[in-house]
Amino acid sequence: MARPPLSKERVLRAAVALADDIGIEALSMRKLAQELGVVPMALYKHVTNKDELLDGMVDVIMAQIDPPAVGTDWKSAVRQRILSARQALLRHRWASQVIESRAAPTPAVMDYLDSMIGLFRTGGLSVDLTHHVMHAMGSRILGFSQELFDDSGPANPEEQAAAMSAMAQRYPYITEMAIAASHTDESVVGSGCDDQFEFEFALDILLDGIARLHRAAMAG
Amino acid sequence: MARPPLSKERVLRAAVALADDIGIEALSMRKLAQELGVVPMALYKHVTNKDELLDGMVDVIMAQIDPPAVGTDWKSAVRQRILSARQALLRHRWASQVIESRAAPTPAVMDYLDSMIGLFRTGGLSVDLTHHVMHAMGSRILGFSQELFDDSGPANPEEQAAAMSAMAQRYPYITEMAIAASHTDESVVGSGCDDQFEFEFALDILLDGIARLHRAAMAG
DNA sequence: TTGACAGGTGTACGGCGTACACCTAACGTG
DNA sequence: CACGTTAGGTGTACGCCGTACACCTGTCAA
Repeated sequence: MARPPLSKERVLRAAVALADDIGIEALSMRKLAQELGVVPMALYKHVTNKDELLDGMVDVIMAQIDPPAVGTDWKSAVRQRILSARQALLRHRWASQVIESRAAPTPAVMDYLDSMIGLFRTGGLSVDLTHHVMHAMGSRILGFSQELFDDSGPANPEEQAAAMSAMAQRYPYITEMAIAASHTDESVVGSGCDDQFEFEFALDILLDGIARLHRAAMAG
Repeated sequence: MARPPLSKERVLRAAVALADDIGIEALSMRKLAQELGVVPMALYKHVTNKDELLDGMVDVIMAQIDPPAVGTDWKSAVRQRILSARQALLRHRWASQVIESRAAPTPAVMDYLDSMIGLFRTGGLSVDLTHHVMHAMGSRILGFSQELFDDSGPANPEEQAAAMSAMAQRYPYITEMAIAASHTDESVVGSGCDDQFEFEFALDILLDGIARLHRAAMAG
């Protein structure tokens, strides 16, 4: 059962899989080495240090983002691309955190941003408006989506009810919203909130606002 | 020169200051103890572990956010509050990262979110719309603002020019935007981009879109 | 006086990233 | 074929980290 030789490729892919499994904060060079059936220092022949490993992992995720669609209006193209990025980041929950904690964006991230800007520019938006828009999109550009509630309720019913009423006392508005969301949602399980819908809702507010500004600029 | 006795308060404040100084990733229990003139284990009489320390640090920052204004329309109240949160997070750049990396939001964060939801609800927005809006605001609720370019150019002019043209080759749109921004800006130094303006621009796109949806809901 | 307790100390353990010296097998070149 | 180079895996070791645990000491209520 000879182990195939390591390579930067193999190391990065294993690191991504391991981070998916045990979480990014538990990922260590030593565990990764063990996973690959190798001594820790062997990894350093393929990545210069852990930071470069993290950068490489980000690049693996960025490569999963679909290229921009051609032959459509800028708005749909942007929309598609951002939703594709969102999918990639949702597959690897640690990714946004790593991207944002990195000192400098990796070239792959820069490529993504550049092509995103390109979609606005070739769509006819001015440089200035595009600039504002990139800021407006903020982390949404990278498909970020946070989950506020873990909704992990392994407690018994009484405890849960008690927790619920304590919650309602302390955070009335959060509770009201959570209840409304869970009633609205047809499914019984889950957070009672369609994340995909929420994400697109927010995205569309931004895109609509941007389109409005663009039209106003053209008319003026 | 007797050292005043420790307290959770003092520990947390020192931790915040130290994180501001040396960065959150370099903050360790040992360095914090040293800063306080105490042995590392002494800290554990005041915080149960490092995670609780981080939570406490977040609470210190949350306490710096102004309470919501009273007697104004919901939109200005939300605007003010978010801008105040932004100021707090800008004073401590590590804060967003810590907040987002924490498994569960601290009570102080929950309080903030609850009161933010309250602003929308008492302003007359429906529970459903408010729910969508909170998602739409996303990380902007917490005043998040990222800086893409460090703009740290300690290299000599030739190198800088070379780097610039390499950059323009590889990331044409980013470069175009960066140049436009630096020409627009009246000041010579800095990133050539008024972060505060960009933040408010984005915030207003969202708030305007939300107000439009709200008016439509009332009219319908 | 005493006993509890709050708060600071010292030692120790296991895990981390990684520097450095080493080994070994494959290979291009004479 | 012999041989130096080199790519890639190994072993040891260092200094840092969080923190468990036993201990000490000063204060104060009973």
